[in-house]
Amino acid sequence: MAAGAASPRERYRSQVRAEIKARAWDQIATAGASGLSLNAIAKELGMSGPALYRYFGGRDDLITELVRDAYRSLADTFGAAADAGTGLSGLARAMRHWALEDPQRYFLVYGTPVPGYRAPDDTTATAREIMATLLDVCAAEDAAAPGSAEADGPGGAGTAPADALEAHLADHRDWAGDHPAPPHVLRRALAYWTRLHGVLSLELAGHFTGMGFDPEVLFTAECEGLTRRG
Amino acid sequence: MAAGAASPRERYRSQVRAEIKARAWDQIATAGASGLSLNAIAKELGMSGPALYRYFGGRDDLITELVRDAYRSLADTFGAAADAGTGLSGLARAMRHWALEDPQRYFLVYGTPVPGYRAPDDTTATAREIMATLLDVCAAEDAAAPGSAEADGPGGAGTAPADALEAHLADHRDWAGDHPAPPHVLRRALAYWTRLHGVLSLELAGHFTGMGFDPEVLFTAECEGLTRRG
DNA sequence: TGTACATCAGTGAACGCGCGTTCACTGATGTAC
DNA sequence: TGTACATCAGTGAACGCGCGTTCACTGATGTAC
Repeated sequence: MAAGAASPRERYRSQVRAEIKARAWDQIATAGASGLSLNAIAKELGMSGPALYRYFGGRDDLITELVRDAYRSLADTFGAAADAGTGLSGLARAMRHWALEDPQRYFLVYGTPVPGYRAPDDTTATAREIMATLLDVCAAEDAAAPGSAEADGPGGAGTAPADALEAHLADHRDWAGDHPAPPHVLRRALAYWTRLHGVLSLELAGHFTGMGFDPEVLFTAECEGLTRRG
Repeated sequence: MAAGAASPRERYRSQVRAEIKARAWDQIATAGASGLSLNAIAKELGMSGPALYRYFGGRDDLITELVRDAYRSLADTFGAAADAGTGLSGLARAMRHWALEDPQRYFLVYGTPVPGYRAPDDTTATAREIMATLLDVCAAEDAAAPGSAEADGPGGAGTAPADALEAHLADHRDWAGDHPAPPHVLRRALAYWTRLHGVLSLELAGHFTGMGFDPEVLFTAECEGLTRRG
C-alpha cells in the first residue's frame, strides 16, 4: 500500500496507457473525435488490436478519459495563470494559448456535442473549478479597481444588481458555489467567459479565415472591453 | 427552357430529393453529422440503398448540400429579420430562434469542423451575405443614434478609429466587401457576432445546464450591452 | 540460489456489423411518329 | 389512337472495408517458499 512506490509493472502500465492516449490525441487532431479508432491506434503502436483492452475498457472509456484529461488540463492552465497574478487578461491569454495549442482538444470539450454521448460526471466538478478560478480573479480585479458602479443606487459597495441580468444572477448562483462575489462580478465573469468562447470558437472553426483581419486583435479587444470598464 | 414549367418527372425528382434531405436532417439531429448514413436514410424512406445515387452523387455530396441549405436558411432568416426593421436585437432574436430550432443545423455550420472536410465554395458568399446584413443593420442603428463617439478626436462624424481594434479593422476590411461602414461600426458588428456565438454555442452544447441561470437572460443582456452603448 | 506457481501483457483468429459504392438488370413512365 | 423507342427510377446482389469486441491461448515477468 506504500503510496507512490510503483512496481515496475505498474510503471510500465501507466507508460503504455500514456502512449495510447498520445496516439489517440494525434488521431483526433487528424481525423476528429469521431474518427478515433482503437485498431488504428494499436497499429501505430506496433501492437495488435485487442491488446488495448488491457488498458481501457473500450473505445468509449478511452474517449471519456481523454475528455477528462482535457478538462483537467484546462483547469490546471487556468489555475497556473491565476497564480501568476496576471489578472483577467492573463487568464484570457492562457485560455487562448491552450486552445490554439490543440484545437481538437478545445473542441473535445467545447465543440459540437455528440448526441448520444454524455461526459463523465466528474468533469462537471472540474468545470466548476474553472469557473471558480475565473470568479476569484474577477473578484480580485474588482476589489483592486471597483468598476461597474455605474447605475448603483445609494447601496454603497456596489452589491446591488444594476440590471435584469445581475438581478437574475443574484437569484441563480448555483454555479458559483459558495463564492461570495456580488452580482456584477458574477456577471462580468460570465460575460468574460462567453465572449472569450465566442471569438475562440469562431476562430478555431476557421470562420475568420479569408476575412482579412487578425483574430487575436479582436480577441484582446473583447477582453479589454471587460477589464477596463465593461 | 421555359423556366418554372417543371415536368412531372422533375417535380417528382425534387420531391424525393427533399424527402431524402428531410430524413438526413432527422438523422443528424439524432446521431450528429458523423452518424449520417445513406443506407439508413434509404431504409427509412422504404427504398433500398443504391437508389439514393439517382439523387445525390454520394454521402459527401449530400452533406455538402445540407451545409449549403443551412447557410442559406440562416441568411434568409437574417434577411427577413433585417427587413422587419427590428434592429440589431431583432437580428439577435432571429438567430437565437434559428439556432434553438435545430441545434444540429447550427452545429453543422458553426460547430466543430471535421478535419478533412471543406465546405463548398459558395457558402463563403452566403457567409458574406450574412455579414453584410449584419453590417447594414449596425450602420442603420448607428445612424439613428450615433454611439461610441467616446474617444473620437475632433474628426467630426466619428469615423476615426478609437482604439487598436478599430484601427486594425480600418486597414483590414476585406470581409466587409464595399460596405462603407466606419471602423467603429465594423467593430460593433464583429463584436455582436462573436458575443452572440459565445453565448449560443455554449448554451447549445449544454455547458450552462445545471448552472442554474437562464441562458436567455444572459443572451439578451450581452446583446443590449452592444446596442445601448457598447 | 533454485524451483513452483501465479500474474498478466500481448497475440491471432474469428464474429457480426454497417458502411459507401458498383453493376447489371427490370419495369414503369414519358416521347416521337 | 396506336405503336416503337428512349428515358430513367428503383432493385438486388455483390464488393471490399474497417470497425469494436470476444475468446482461447502463448510466453514473459514477477512472487513465494
